[in-house]
Amino acid sequence: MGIIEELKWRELISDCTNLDMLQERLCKGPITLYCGFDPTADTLHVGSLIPLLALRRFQEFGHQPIVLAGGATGSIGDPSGKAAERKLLTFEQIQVNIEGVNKQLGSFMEFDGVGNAARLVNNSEWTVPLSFLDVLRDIGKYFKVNTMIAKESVRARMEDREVGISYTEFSYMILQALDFFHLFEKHDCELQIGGSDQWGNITAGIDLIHRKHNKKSYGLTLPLITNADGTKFGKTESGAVWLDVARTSIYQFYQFWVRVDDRDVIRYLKYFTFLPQDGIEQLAKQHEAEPQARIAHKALAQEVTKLVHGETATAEAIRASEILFGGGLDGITEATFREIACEVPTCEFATDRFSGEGIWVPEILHEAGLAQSRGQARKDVKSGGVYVNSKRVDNEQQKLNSEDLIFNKYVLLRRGKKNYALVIVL
RNA sequence: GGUAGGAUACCGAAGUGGUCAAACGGGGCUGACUGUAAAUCAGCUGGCUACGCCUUCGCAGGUUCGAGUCCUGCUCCUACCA
Repeated sequence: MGIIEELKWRELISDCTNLDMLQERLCKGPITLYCGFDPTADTLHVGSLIPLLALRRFQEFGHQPIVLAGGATGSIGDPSGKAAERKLLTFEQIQVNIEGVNKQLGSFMEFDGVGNAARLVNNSEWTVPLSFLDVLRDIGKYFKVNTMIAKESVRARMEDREVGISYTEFSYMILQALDFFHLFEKHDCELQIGGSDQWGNITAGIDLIHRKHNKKSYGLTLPLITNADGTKFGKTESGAVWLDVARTSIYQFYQFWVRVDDRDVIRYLKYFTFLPQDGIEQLAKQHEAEPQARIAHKALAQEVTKLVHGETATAEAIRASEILFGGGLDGITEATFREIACEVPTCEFATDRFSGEGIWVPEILHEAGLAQSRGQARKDVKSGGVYVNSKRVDNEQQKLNSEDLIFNKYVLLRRGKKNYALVIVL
């Protein structure tokens, strides 16, 4: 089985400039391919995993991936899929973002020790030296405005006369085309992959290569991930799910996958893991037989968390999940508490706040970040959605004092079914 | 540049002198049922230890016992005209 069949059964092919010809080309030998990632934030999010893992899939089939950090493109802003003009990032911010993102980009592929080692490049390298006149004379001539305005990303914005599109964002596709062209010339890169919203940008590069060199190159797009309930993939109540542990803890990351909709879980196993076909089919059967065991969900969560955060950290996240969702706190050891403390959001309180009468439950809930306001916390208590140390709070007047501390030091708060916070008393 | 209309809570959208913390819908939160899923049903959805008080209806002033509602100026949008 080749890479194309692999991607096909995983349902990872959205569109291809010419699948048959690409297939033929791949039969002849390894190909060099690239995918770009614009540093719009200092960390990637779960959505970036699809193209990133696709690069790795190619590498596992012997092809050579180039990961491109979009220092230049990121400073312009891609209009694709964006309803409105975006604020430009400062160069300082882009630098910070690139440093953060590079670390992550570098951890998904083999960069040395193999014949088809991956490469990490930054498009600032060849874009910054260009002058405006260079671009207009050497590249601009190959782009017809007629074609450019027909691209979906531009057309959508032109049709919306309220927002419009700036010349800056309009030019984005030229920069991305230039990237592909450059990598084609310098590294024999013949294939660009990306999300399906990148189709227009990818074909712009292919056209440029064809016009300047009369040579063939390929584009392959990956599907946009959608949740079965129609909501946007990769979002939780507290926002996007990031790859950086400072923004999304490993426990939260693991939990995100455990809570995936039943209807999505098998699809996501194909999208986000390297489990083989028979392994996933096996999980599908188990899931169908006893969905309440959520074997597929746990496999998904474990695999993806391992991929992103490593084996040890994953084991800890699983352990914390088992403790928090496995029943009461009876017989729990202090060491276990310390384990949870690393995973769940924690909050430190001074010991004197628990002296005397103690601290009002809605107050501690609010300060621990589990409720937007004390009023909200009161409502949650009133409706029976608040637990202290795994016991439901039935009185909104309840206070916590030193007797409620576990090991003289901890209070485990819970709001709703699955939101925990650990209070550590110092 | 001229004329007409608009700006309301997370979003959409009612309200045109008191009964307005503001209808309704979406979203969100909590509960019941469950399986940390979905669907369904119920409650909540500005803040405050709260039958009350405080802050909110584009911004700044004013009229009035009383303003989301009336007046003045400003900002930003929309439509038609040029």
